[in-house]
Amino acid sequence: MPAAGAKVLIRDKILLEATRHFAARGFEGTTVQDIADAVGIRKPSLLYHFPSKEELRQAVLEGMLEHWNRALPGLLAAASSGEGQFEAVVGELLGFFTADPDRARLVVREILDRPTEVKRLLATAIRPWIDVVADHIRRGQSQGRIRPDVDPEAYVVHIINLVLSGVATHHSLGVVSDERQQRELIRLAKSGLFLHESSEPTRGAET
Amino acid sequence: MPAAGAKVLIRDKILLEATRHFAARGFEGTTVQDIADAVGIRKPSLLYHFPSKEELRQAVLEGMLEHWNRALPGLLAAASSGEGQFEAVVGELLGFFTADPDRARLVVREILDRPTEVKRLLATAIRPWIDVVADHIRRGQSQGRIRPDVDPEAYVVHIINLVLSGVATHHSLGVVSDERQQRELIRLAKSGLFLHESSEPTRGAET
DNA sequence: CCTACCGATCGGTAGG
DNA sequence: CCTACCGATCGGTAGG
Repeated sequence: MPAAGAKVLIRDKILLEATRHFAARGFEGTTVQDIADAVGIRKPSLLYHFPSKEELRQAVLEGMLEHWNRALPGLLAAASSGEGQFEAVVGELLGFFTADPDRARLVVREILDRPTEVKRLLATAIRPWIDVVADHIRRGQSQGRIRPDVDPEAYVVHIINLVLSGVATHHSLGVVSDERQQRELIRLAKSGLFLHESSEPTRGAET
Repeated sequence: MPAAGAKVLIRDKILLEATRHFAARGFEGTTVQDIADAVGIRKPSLLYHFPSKEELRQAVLEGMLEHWNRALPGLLAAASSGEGQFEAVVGELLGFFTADPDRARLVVREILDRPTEVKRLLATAIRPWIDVVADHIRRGQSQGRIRPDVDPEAYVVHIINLVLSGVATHHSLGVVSDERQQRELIRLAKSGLFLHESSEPTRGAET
């Protein structure tokens, strides 16, 4: 095997183990030694690939941000239809984080550990997408498909929170099965958004 | 300053500052020195009151658990009526954590940092209360007041999650105001639970 | 509640 | 990618 490609592999292995450890024990609760041990190299060798613990954190987070910068535009632009799009976006969100719950735990930890940095990142990189979804909701409201009492921005934040924190804490709680929890999440999100409902025609709910 | 009552006061001040720091930076991210500095004493003096950092963590958590062991029985037993009780329990939950968001952040961190311990605690101390609420929901379902498709246990877990994580992360996100976020949370929780819809006037109508 | 101090471990560097 | 090693800081103790 050519030695040229090996460097990339070890870098990825470091990122993988760093994600695992940061997610499970937090950035402060993880030592560079822990990660080096998990990778199977010495501490100074790890610090050759990532010159500081802080830069390792950044690299781990950038990997996740990259995913969403790629996935979100397509998801939100393509569909454009109400309920189908809703399923697609929430499904993608749930799928991404349940595929590796460490991602959700990492994001929740980052929100708690570095509020100011997250706030800045959110304002520039995530807020625009929240607004796009909120506008979709407002359009649905004027068309009578979506409950008029929904607060679009607040609703979107709650759903993201529900998915993120739900996945992050699920295994620590173990009250109900993954499947029941996810099914109920989608039911809750839908019943709080759409007006029509399968068996309940809402007539004269409001004056 | 009277010396007699001072010992109790300093203990409480240590607990207060420990809560603040553990909530903001995590247990591993906080040093005993940090807390001692905030209190205004030396590190060994703090360690006289709480013989180890670990015992300080336990004391902080016990204070919170005590509150709920006192409050929950009354809340759940007294009311017994559907929607009124729902408002009371969710209101108490929201009120307790919004009164001091550090509490919410502390609990979320504990769930992430110590999954096994939390699981044990949940099974013995919290699970019974979830079951009580779930049974209330099932009774409401058989009476036709509550949506038949609600998964009681999963629903309760989601609502707790929504309150806890919502409060814990709110100031780090700053997307919408506290008030809008809380109002939408209650709307979302209600619309996902009850069949009839609004028996009370919706104040502050927009449009 | 303090000063003085401990061994262990932290993130990181030198130098090959 | 390694061995050897650094100053700083960690939680905690001794002893008053």
